[in-house]
Amino acid sequence: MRATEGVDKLTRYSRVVRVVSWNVNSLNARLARVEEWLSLAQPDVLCMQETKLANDAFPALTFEALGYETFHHGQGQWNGVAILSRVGLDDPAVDFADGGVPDTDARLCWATCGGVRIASGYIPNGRAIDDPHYTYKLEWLDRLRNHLAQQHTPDDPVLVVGDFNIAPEDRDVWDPKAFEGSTHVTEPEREALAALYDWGLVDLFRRQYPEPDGLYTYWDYQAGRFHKRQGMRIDLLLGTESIADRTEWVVVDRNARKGDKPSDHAPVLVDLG
DNA sequence: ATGGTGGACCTTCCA
Repeated sequence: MRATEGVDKLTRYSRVVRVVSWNVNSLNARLARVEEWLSLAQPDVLCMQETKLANDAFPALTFEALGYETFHHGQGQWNGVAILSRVGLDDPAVDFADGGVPDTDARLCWATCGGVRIASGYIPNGRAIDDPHYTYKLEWLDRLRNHLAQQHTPDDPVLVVGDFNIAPEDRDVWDPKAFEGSTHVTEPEREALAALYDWGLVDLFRRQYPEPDGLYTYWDYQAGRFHKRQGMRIDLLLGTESIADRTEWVVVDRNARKGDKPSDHAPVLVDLG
């Protein structure tokens, strides 16, 4: 091996890797703010959800100019997920490798960055408990678990991040009473999340902050919920145990929810040592 | 009592 390859490996794998998940709610509407935030936070990997772009409209050149390789899985008007990386981007894939049919929506993409298998996911909203979309949501989460079980072992360095549209516990919503009878807090949704935990994923935010509540990642645009601190923690970073062991810092950047034309979600960040 | 906001897009859907 040439000496420079060793240096390259140190650069790629031994330094702290900063990974971020951010539902940008339209990359067209948010591009300037995303660029600004990239220069501020300097993440190594940025996973985005709800780009709402077709693949041929994805601004890859803009991100390449900032030093990132990109992989985008989009469909146009709705959904759309992406992974940006400056620590390598290998083996890109979309949807589930579970032997089933392709997903109807562009909601999941994968890449290996800095030695970590990373997923950017936009889990279906569910809309209402009696809506077919709610069934789709539960089936989608079941497929995610099956994908993990078939493609990986819990000993692998795997990091599944994104907008899960599930609040893991009642303390992860501003007022549990306001969500009675609604999606995001139901037992079947939480059981689907628990199935991911049972396989071997850890909620990195909750591992870092076992006690605090009232720390959210999403605030509805309506009714001034952000300013009233009425939000939900639904954007999650789920890592296998080896990833959890490497976790040095987890934070939600509430500042990114302020100012002109913010997304309704804040970026969630993890530093891996 | 059922709005309020924001993004996509064309009149209504989605969150």
